[in-house]
Amino acid sequence: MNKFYADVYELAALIPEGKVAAYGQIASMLGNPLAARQVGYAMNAAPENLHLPCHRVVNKKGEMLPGSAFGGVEAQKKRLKQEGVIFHDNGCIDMKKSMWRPEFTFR
DNA sequence: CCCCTGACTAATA
DNA sequence: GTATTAGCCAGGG
Repeated sequence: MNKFYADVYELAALIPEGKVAAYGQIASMLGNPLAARQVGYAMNAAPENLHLPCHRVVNKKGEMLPGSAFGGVEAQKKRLKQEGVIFHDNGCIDMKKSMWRPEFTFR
């Protein structure tokens, strides 16, 4: 497993409930603000044995991956909302309040 | 070994 | 405001 994937998985596993992280955000933490694509790709390839909260990792729009979200986008939203994530009326996550910002992380 | 594709983002027109 | 382009890394053909 390459370091990139390892970092992505490790970081993703640290996402607390009620918070969400953007691909670009994670990528920035890894030192590659432009590698958001690979972060998503890593998530896609993420083994389920790691139990990564990939449903808490969303794009900048604040939505889960359309077409790739488990069970459907709305189901995901409902689940996240249940965990404490704030949503806008338009259905997008309130990144301003629900974005994961760990102080112990760099960025 | 080379080329294409892929859960994205930010900048520019 | 939306549409287009470039950049990242890894895996598959």
